[in-house]
Amino acid sequence: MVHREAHARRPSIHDVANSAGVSAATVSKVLQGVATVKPENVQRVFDAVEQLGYRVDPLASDLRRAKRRIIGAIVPEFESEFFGSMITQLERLAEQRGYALVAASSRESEAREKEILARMHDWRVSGVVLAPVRNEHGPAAGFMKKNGMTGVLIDRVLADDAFDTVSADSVSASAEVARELVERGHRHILVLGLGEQAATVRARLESFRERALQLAPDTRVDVILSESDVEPLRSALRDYFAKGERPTAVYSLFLRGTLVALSEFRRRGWHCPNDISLVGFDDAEWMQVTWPAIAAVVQPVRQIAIQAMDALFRRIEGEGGPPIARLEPCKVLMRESVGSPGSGPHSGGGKRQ
Amino acid sequence: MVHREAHARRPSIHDVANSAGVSAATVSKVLQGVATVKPENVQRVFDAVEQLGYRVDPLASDLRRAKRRIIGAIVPEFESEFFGSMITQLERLAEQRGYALVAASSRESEAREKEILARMHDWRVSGVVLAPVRNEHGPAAGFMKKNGMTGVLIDRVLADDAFDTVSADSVSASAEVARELVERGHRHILVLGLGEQAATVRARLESFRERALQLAPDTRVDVILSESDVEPLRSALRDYFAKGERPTAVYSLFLRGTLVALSEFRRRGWHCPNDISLVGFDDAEWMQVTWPAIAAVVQPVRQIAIQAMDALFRRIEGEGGPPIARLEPCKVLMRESVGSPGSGPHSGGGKRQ
DNA sequence: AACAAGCGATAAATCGATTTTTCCGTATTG
DNA sequence: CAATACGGAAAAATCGATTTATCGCTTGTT
Repeated sequence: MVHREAHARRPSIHDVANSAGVSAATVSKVLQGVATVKPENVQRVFDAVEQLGYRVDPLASDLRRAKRRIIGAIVPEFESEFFGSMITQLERLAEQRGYALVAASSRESEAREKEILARMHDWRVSGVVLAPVRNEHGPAAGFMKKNGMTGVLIDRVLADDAFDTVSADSVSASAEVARELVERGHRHILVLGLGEQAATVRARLESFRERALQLAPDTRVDVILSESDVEPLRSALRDYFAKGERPTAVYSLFLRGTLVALSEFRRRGWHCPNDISLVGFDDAEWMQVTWPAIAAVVQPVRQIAIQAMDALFRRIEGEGGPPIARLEPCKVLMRESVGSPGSGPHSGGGKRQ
Repeated sequence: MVHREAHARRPSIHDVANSAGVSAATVSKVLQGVATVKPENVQRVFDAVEQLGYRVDPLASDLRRAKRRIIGAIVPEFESEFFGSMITQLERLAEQRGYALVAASSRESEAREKEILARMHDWRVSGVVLAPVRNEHGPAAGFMKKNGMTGVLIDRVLADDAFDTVSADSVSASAEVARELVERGHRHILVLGLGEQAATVRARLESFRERALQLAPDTRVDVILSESDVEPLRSALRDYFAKGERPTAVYSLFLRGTLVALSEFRRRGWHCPNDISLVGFDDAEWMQVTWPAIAAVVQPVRQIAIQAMDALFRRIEGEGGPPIARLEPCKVLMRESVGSPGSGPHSGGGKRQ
């Protein structure tokens, strides 16, 4: 009955104060390293803290301070390697600065994105790293603006007039992919994309097309865009192939598009790179162990996270000036899924399943 | 100068009280739906809330209430599909009950796991869903026990004497994989595993071996275990093949092992299923679009999340009784990477790169 | 007419910290 | 020797809510 009390309540700063025979104010000062405390009392406080196993309640502490040492992070989903390691990096960087990272997923919904943002505002987070579902003009960014929140936009963004932005330089990367493909002799290339993220996707696409035509004006670039979902893309691609279209290479502007392309190739019994070449935007661990290994544009996750946190903390610390749009260079890994058209034995079209 | 105030400070409950001409206590009661308030005042409060755009500060609110409406979730990593969708599900379920989910990754470190747990304890979370790095006997679970935290252990656990556990029934699944392989005629099977998670892995392994030998006593089951890292496993596997060992099937007990197996097959120019069959524990989206599609044991992520949250909230609401160890059934998807030994044209051993 | 009961609402206490103000000695200064 | 300065610590205010205690007023009972 007596021992049961052990688990009852965590010691508060007052318990420490009592135990050390000083006031709560003094305890607080000691723990924050304020110099105007007698060494003897400092020792008594530390002893009491040790003996009671006291730890500051960060939420109560933050309640009194104006800002809370919490950073919010919002990503469209947790399932992909890209956002997964993004969150990991952001978490690491926030902790390094003594902040806690609270992550949430918008599950590809702009409505939810705004809800989460409102919740984070309720939490009085110091700042937010937002990877918007669509682009920098969504309702979430508007909410942040309206409520004077400090934040940084990443990934599916180009530039914004209110917030710093950090994203992969997918435009240069796409041009490089174009060069790689054209130089290998490809003159009929299909590009797959998701229209949702309007500006970003369009920029990638235009950059790709421009470079391709610049290097070989007779290049034919077909495009299949799906508005928001992947399934329409799959059926559009199926129709496209069924019509007899036969590009020699496919460039997918997003990861799931790469999966769709691969599965459609399978359906038709085509193999990379002999029957068709494939490059995907966004890398994944499995891409280098399959046969063939899939060529991919690797996004600089770590760099994006570092730059984003850097910019965010600058703003938190009150730095002014116009918003900065940062682009981090990608790496293009040309793996075995890319070859020259007609270099290998075509397997024709048949041999389903 | 006047309008600048707009962004200055969020309205507090006192601002609402002033604006509505009532006391803060009344505002609080109205917002919590207490009946003993005059309808007229209810209306005034709602009007003021609306007009000021007031929202309660959940952290301040939780400070006064005993428990905070926060659930902590700790997973070994964010990068994998498995834990990614686990977090997504847990987030969804916590929000459904009006709780916020705060997720953190232990990055496969038991030390960090304990640190995070301590931090969550500092936050006074109502409960924790812990996916331990190693198993249920780690320091983190000990910490939870010692501090009287309420929590549920998931994934790499069997059963615990203090906490409810929920995990995939990998034992039955492994037995089923054994059956599938033996029935197809495999008599020499290599199993790959990570020793770190001792009990879980051992259980899978034993169950597999037992069923295999029961169905065909002449079956040879080789085992390669690596303690904690993947690279040693890779080199062990390389040595194993270099020695001339030639199993007809490989069963990997964890996802990255499946990747290692695939990449070693590539090195040697072996193709599934003609040269060797492959089954992996843990499914991933890409496995069904590669050629061949990779056979896998699919863990019931959603079910695990649901059961874990269910158990957790039961404990939070004070339900007593001994801890329950729950097992959720897996699905075994035999895809194209599995065939019968010697059924296809062997490509021998050469043809590297 | 006096007192208890009940309703609605407010004032005050509380949660666990930080920050500002006040206060009490001691030391310095003119 | 009186006046001021200062170091160190306690007391009190504060953050933004919830909860308890209290109060004034109406209604009902005897």
